[in-house]
Amino acid sequence: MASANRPLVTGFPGSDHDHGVCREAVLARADALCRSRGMRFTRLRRQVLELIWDEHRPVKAYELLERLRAERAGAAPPTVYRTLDFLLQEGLIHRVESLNAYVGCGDPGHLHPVQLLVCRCCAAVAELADDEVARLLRHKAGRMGFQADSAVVEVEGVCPQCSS
Amino acid sequence: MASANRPLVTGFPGSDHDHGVCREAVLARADALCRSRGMRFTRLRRQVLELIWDEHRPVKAYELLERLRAERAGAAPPTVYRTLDFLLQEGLIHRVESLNAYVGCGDPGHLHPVQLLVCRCCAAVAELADDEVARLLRHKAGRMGFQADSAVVEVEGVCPQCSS
DNA sequence: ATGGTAATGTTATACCATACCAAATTCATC
DNA sequence: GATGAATTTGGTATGGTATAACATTACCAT
Ligand SMILES: [Zn+2]
Ligand SMILES: [Zn+2]
Ligand SMILES: [Zn+2]
Ligand SMILES: [Zn+2]
Repeated sequence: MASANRPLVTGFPGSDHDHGVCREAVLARADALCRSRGMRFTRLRRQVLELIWDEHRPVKAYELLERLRAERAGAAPPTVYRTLDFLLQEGLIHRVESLNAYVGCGDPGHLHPVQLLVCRCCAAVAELADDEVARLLRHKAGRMGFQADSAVVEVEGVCPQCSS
Repeated sequence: MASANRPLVTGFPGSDHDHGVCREAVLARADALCRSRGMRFTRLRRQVLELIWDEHRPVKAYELLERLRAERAGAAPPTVYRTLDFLLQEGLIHRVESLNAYVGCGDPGHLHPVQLLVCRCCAAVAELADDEVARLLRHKAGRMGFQADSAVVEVEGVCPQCSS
């Protein structure tokens, strides 16, 4: 079982990536995190997070809705969006602004700057979570008199799998 | 008249900012740029760019549509979106992903990385256009085997006016 | 004038997200 | 175990963002 203090998934999943294991680890961590914060990791929330991790790729809200309906007939847009809001709040997923989509966080529980690498071939996403980038951005913003709170950073390009 | 080789608007407009002058300068530059590239800076395209620069702030497409209808009764969503696409293509405006809005480029004609500083109080936007940030991001991405092409960088925080 | 290309008009529709109120579930307290 | 407050979920409606598809017009070169 994965340590609670180590990132679970970083970088692009290679050929050796066992996504079944990855998925279970991330769900177990989510459960533990919610418990420790006194939040409820309900059946619905688990179902949605499972669906998001089904493919290790960003998922759109309505795609999620469609798949959720297999398990929950009455699901409607608010069902999904409310749950996404919860998962975002708890840092279990990230929103990809440039795709209007949502992706599982590979390192939930650790506060980290979010910089996403989005492959324009296969749509795979990896997280940089780089403090140096965050610091530089904050510094440069500060030089313009701007007090930076947070940042949306999404790099578009080609992932290792697709470039080979 | 502004030189064609100098950025027109950088940073947040201060109290000394004469936006009438700013607006005219940016429109004249747009006209010259389109001419030099063999593109047509039509009446519609000028109208839309004027509307975008009316407030030196990001504008939403449907807000733009509403205002455009004062001058062009039959305007519909495609009228606006097509024109926005053109202006984006020519580098005359930038899209703000985190707001679903569009903002005039303060330095059209110079290819530059786009990093936007978005004030969460007054919604004012400034451009960093910082090569060092772009390089660092590209470098860090490269270390994960990712070949970076472009990036969406939007910093949220408080602008100088609002923090004082 | 004529024909080709680019731009705009027009209608319809797809896609993304939230407001609002009702019903059910959970949890602490009695 | 019953009671009531608070959270979560159900369900309907609507608002907001963006594009598809095709008709028409304006522009430009021959
Ligand atoms: Zn995985
Ligand atoms: Zn993360
Ligand atoms: Zn101005
Ligand atoms: Zn710019």
